[in-house]
Amino acid sequence: MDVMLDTEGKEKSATHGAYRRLRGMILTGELPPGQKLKIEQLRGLLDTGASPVREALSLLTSDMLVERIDQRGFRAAPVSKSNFEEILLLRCNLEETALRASIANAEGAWEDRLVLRHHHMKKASQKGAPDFEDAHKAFHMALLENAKLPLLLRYCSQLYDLNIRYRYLAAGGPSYKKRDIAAEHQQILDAALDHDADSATRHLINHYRRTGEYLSSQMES
Amino acid sequence: MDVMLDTEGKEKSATHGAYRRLRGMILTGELPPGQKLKIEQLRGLLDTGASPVREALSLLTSDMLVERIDQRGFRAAPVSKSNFEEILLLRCNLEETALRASIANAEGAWEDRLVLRHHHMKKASQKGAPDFEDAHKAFHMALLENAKLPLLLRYCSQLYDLNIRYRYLAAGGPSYKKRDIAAEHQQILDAALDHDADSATRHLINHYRRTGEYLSSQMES
DNA sequence: CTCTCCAAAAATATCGATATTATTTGACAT
DNA sequence: ATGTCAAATAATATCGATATTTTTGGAGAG
Repeated sequence: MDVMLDTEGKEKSATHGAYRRLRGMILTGELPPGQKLKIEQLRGLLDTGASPVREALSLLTSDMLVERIDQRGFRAAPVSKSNFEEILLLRCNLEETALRASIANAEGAWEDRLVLRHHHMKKASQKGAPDFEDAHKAFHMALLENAKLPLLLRYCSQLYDLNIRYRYLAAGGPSYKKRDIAAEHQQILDAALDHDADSATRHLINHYRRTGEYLSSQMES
Repeated sequence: MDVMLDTEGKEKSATHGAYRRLRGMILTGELPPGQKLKIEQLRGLLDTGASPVREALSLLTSDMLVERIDQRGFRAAPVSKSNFEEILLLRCNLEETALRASIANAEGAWEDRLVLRHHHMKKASQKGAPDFEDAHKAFHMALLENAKLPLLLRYCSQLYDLNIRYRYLAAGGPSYKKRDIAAEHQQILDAALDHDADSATRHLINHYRRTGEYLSSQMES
């Protein structure tokens, strides 16, 4: 049957590959909010069978990027201003908790990872690499991961992804006002390395609130 | 093929039915933590095809009640004291946020639902009805639902379910120390109806902390 | 006696096809 | 014209079967 002769960049399983690709398409808006996601159409687009597509859509349902409608299939999750504001609210709440716990557990190895991820993000940002998104998320997650609270981390990751989506929808790409986010990131990093939880959370939350207001203003479309 | 001649309590779709039943079996410990969940075995147990079982397991993965292991199938999510403590921590954090928002939006219709759900729960408790679990959850969710924050509500619901599981595992059933939870519930209800957010959240969190300590002490098994 | 490697067995992941359910189309009556 | 109902169409949900991968069990070498 499918001989799996993937000569180049492959995926372990067809399901996982479909999941990754669909997720990317929804995050970037290639599959716009509310759009009906027909199995046949996606099966052709991803060049795979119906079962992996179905299962990928199921997985995306749990990420809240896809909605299942009773017995009428799937569709890309809709967006709304209130949804965006809820995401922002929860992010501020949960990431503050996580960041404080992370700093409370501070240790050398964690700080090293932090510095490294920050460096990678800066490098990717300067040369406008396409993996800036990944590097950016990796940095933000690194800030939180030392909390060693897996559930909390998972929620933060989910909310981060939901937020990415609004960035793309508002700005059409990751070029969201390249104002001074570099400086903001630097402030957060420095405060975290100083083990100054109050300062770090203040900077982090301001970082979110500011981009939140920017996106909110753009949301009259 | 399957003529769907469900003469009695049926389910809309085979997938949804399998999801519900598997979820119940995991919550009550009928499928113990860490147990391998083989498709064939479950297919026989639930008397359905492999596809619905697979999809139900995928859905349970997002509820964090089932883990998917690379290419080696599924297993019931493991339990641990640290996992339990994280659930408790997040519940206290998220439910406080939700309850305060709920009370801030207080309106007559909401208070009516609250009183009703509380009444149903009390009734189910007295006659030891098997649907006490459902009534109990319905009451707790009613406390939060007026926040009108769907994502937050979803997280609270998920965490509630994860917690149920530990109750069953520790006590072997919903008969978890019938000490004075009725009084505790009454206090929460009264404070909520008074729009006293501070009092309500204090009682709610104490309610969780107390059962948390009780379960934590039982966890040396 | 233990370890490694290969063959047999089991389980998963995936496909193609079918039955079921929802949606659309068009004819007919009001 | 408009609204309703039925047939046709399309899409989903599910099944049975196959290919792929993992696990098991045992034989032979050290």
